[in-house]
Amino acid sequence: MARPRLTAVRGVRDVLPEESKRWHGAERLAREIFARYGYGEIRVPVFERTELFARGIGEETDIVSKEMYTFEDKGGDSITLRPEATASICRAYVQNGLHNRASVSKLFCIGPMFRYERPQAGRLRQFHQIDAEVFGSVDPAVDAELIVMLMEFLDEMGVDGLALQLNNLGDKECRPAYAAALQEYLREETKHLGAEIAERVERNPLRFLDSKDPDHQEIIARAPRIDAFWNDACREHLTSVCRLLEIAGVAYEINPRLVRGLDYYCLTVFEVTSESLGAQNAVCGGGRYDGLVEELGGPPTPGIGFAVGVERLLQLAGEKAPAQNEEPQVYIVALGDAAQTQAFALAAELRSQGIRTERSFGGGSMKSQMKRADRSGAAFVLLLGDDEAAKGVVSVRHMNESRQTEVKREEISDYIKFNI
RNA sequence: GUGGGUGUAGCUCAGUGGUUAGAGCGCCGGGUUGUGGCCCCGGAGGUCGGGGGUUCAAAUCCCCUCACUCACCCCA
Repeated sequence: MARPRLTAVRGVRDVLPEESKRWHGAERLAREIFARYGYGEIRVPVFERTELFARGIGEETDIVSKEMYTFEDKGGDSITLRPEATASICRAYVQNGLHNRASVSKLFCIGPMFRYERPQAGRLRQFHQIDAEVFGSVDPAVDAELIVMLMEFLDEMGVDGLALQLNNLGDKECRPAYAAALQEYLREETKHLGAEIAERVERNPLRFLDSKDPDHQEIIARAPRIDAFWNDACREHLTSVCRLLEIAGVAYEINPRLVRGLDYYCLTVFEVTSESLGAQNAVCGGGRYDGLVEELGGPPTPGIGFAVGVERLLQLAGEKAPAQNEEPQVYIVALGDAAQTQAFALAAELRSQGIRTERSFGGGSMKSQMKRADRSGAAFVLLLGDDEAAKGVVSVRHMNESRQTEVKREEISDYIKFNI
């Protein structure tokens, strides 16, 4: 096949109307459910100063060190296309003084993210996330409520076969001790694995626990576990979250080896995975980031959030995804020149009444127009021809019932509205 | 960045050295008065990803290149 000269760049894709219906369905469901939990939508820019992500996500993370779309703008500032939403939302939270408006702020955000990675199943360079964040409380009930909301959303999306994994990464006190113990262990155990692994162990030892290499699994299995390092506060926090999830009837699994790729996480972290996604099996990841707002120049403010990958979510939901119905409700078939003008006016009238209306353009035989009408998905076909014009009526065909009736021209809008 | 796989019609794919490259689906038209889905008939649509080489002859064999894809890595 001869390729067009101009194609979309690697790792991005077009969403066509047929698929868009599902995006709308997912977004609408998210807005509806999140509103029930008291969340308001925040829309933040898709680009920020590079420094925001460097400080927020962590210089040592792969995202910041090699996956960002960074460029210099005409004013000489270093700008980056957002690789995730949390840093931007924190920035907006501080900049707009949201901490002064309420003790707890619940925000969500939907939009594209950008990471320069090699594309594969479930991984694009521009992808979309549905993101929710809560600022201002360390109460484990906030963690639990957030997770309950997430699982309710995923459930109503029609996705099943999901596993919720939960862990506690420790706080300022116990996490460093764990990281040091793990690093020491890994330095010894991975000596023979080469420079690349050694560098990873130095940069971010927790990340090694995520490795899929079969040769690493035994080392990981024998590695020190975070649960042995938890202080009382961390242990109690996790226990409380678990108890509340049980009350809500949310199934979960504690995974003491669950880590996150972004530096800012602490305490509660979680991930929702599916077997049927391929290697990129996480449909949602999230956790607590109690130091982040302060790190970005705001007052000390605890926070917790999650991000759902929209492409992965829709892939999982498949046919069961709640699609927004955007098909025409009425299709107008017009025969003859005079009828074309009438069709134009009739379409305008129906649309002004809020009825989704499509018509056949460019004429064509009755048969071909009917075919197009059928394919449009409209439940009603309105026929305009010489016979109808002479009688001052419109023939209304009920496509699903294969029956047809004549309705007075001036009553047609009401007739359709009544029968829809 | 590192590996593996695949590139033939709009889509899914057959065709492994020999006339004008095929199928199914889709698209357009037709099956006599103005009626969709099913069926039947016809039609349009392809520089076989691109370049080079071997050969009398290449979609088919070899080399290069590009794209897509899967996996590592990373993560939503």
